[in-house]
Amino acid sequence: MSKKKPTILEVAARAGVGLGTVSRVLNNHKSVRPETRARVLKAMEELGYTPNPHARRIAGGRSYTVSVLLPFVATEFYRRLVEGIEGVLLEKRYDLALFPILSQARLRRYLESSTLAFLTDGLILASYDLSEHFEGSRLPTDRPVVLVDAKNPRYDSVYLDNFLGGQLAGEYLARFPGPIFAVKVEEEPDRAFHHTVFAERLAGFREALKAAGRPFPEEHLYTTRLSQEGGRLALRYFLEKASPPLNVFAGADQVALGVLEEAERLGLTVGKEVRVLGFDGHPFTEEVGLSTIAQPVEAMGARAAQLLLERMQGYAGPPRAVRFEPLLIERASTRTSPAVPYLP
Amino acid sequence: MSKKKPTILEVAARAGVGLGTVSRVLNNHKSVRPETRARVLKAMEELGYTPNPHARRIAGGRSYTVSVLLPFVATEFYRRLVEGIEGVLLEKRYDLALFPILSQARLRRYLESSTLAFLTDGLILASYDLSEHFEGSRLPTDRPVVLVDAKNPRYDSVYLDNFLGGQLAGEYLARFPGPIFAVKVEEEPDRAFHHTVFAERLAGFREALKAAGRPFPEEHLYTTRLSQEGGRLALRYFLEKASPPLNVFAGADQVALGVLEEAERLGLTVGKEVRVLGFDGHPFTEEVGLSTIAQPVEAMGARAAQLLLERMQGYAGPPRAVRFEPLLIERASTRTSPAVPYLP
DNA sequence: CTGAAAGCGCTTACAG
DNA sequence: CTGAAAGCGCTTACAG
Repeated sequence: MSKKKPTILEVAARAGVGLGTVSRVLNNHKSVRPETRARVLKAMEELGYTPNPHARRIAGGRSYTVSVLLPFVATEFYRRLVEGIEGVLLEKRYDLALFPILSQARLRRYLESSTLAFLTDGLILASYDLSEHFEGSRLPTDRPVVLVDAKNPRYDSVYLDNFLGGQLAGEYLARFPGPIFAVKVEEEPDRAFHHTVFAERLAGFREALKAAGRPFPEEHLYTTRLSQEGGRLALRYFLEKASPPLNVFAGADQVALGVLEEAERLGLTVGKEVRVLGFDGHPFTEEVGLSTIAQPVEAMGARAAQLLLERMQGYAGPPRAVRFEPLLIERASTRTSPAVPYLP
Repeated sequence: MSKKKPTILEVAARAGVGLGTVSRVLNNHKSVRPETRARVLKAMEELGYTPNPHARRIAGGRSYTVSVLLPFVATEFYRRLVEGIEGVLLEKRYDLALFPILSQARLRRYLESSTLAFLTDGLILASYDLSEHFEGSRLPTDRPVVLVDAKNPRYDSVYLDNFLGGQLAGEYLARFPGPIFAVKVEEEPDRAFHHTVFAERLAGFREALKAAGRPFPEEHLYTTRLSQEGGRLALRYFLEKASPPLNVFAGADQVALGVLEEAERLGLTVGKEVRVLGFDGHPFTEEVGLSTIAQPVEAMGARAAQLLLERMQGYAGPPRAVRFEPLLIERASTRTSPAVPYLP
């Protein structure tokens, strides 16, 4: 029940200028004398003024809000991605609205209705190529759209070369003695939204092993959902197939963490009896000494946001595809190093 | 790039009425002749008109949008909850905007800024009692707030009696021969947002076993994150402690499903050698024949939405607390029944 | 560089 | 029951 929010009018009064001028500093018009601008900013500060996005939208056609549609899965990956996106957006004074995609039906409704929450200035789609669900493979919106962690010839896309990531993993593990195993992360049950990153990683991995002349029988592959517990089950399964030393490539850091955890629990020396290589390069991998194929998630998010800003500013060229490359980071989990205890 | 959205003016023109009348049918004013109303509705239909929520917000102070803040975890529970909320909101022509809570910092920013996405007419908070993060234990908003799956004396709340649910589970399992085990679901790593439902379920369970004179040693409890794989690990752990028949109470259906899965895999007869009781009553439990303590999630969501609507319509009484009771549903997983194979 | 005015798409008294 | 008008908080030519 705080007092009514101040408007541009009160700011103008306090700064001793017209309301047009306040609007101009709000919109970074260069035709405002630095002195005036400072006075206005001060007034805004003192009044605790924030612009009303509804009014901005109504008056100027822009609401300074961007929508991010993302899978409804709480992973470190999306946390990082959103962080990257938000970083560049905030700089340009844009807000973002997150849209977890609970179901296809919901998405449809979002896009086809003119829900307030959806009347934003631009869209970023993460991981899912949603366009396939709409006729003409185009989203029913006239706002700019950018995909991240996905590819589509009709829209700007920012993606990681997951195949290459798998290859790096394969080449690396092929150098160690002992059999090689892999954990694949299952696609989500809702087949309507699929992404292929995990399949691509595995394909690259297979190719590299083949090129290195290392065998990779089908029973060396374990599939599970994205969970730490899945990694634990995987290692148990592998230990039924072969005895240490074992080399394990986990398609995601979270799963790799489970492998690590179970190895410790079973009293196996990580980095020697069980070598583990993850994928993603999440911050926690450093703490636990997990080797990983790192992807610059934040940078990818930031790039996506930049592409979108350009579009919102009028750029109308053909769709751009920005490819990022993963990077192998070697840590204790693939290195024998007696003095590196794993602490969960 | 579809042609510009039609406005209220075009609708008025086509219907041959003033724009005030169009607005009136939009807002369900009773002072519109049925005949006129029909004409206007027809015109809207033909034009594909949808009102601009920004303009409504600006002009009338209401945007007909409600925000739902929910944990960023993709579970059946939240899918059902949102469905329940949405059901009653749509009926009243309200839209909803979902806000997955990625982090506490984000929440703060949401609430304290006047992000477009947050300028809605009311708030529903799911599971987390976020108020504790703000001074005065009140959210920094002057809009009505309702909690669901959580309790707070300062706001309307809708919650399940989880303790009772645990008791029902304990009383029920106490009737069977064989040792009793339980899987507890771990709280989330981010301690800033905690909820206590799983602890409450376990407390009720313990109490019931005690009352029934059934032992429940500490080693009969297994804690895991909310994942199917966690249930599988749990059953393996239990089988190290005792041999069948075993009775297992899983604090969540998803985990119970993992127990079921692992039992099948190990060739144990579900319902006889391993009895499993879940919690939540999710739709899939019926398909797999899983006994469960059902909670009326959709109904809880609907109730929360109703409470909020009442507040938005001006109701200003003291906070209300609506308590729901769970219900035991008995199925094959706790019933010996040779002809009920479990198919994953 | 800056004011005053028109306009964005609606709602809501105010008259009739 | 229904028009015509004022107003919501902003942006943006248009003048100066």
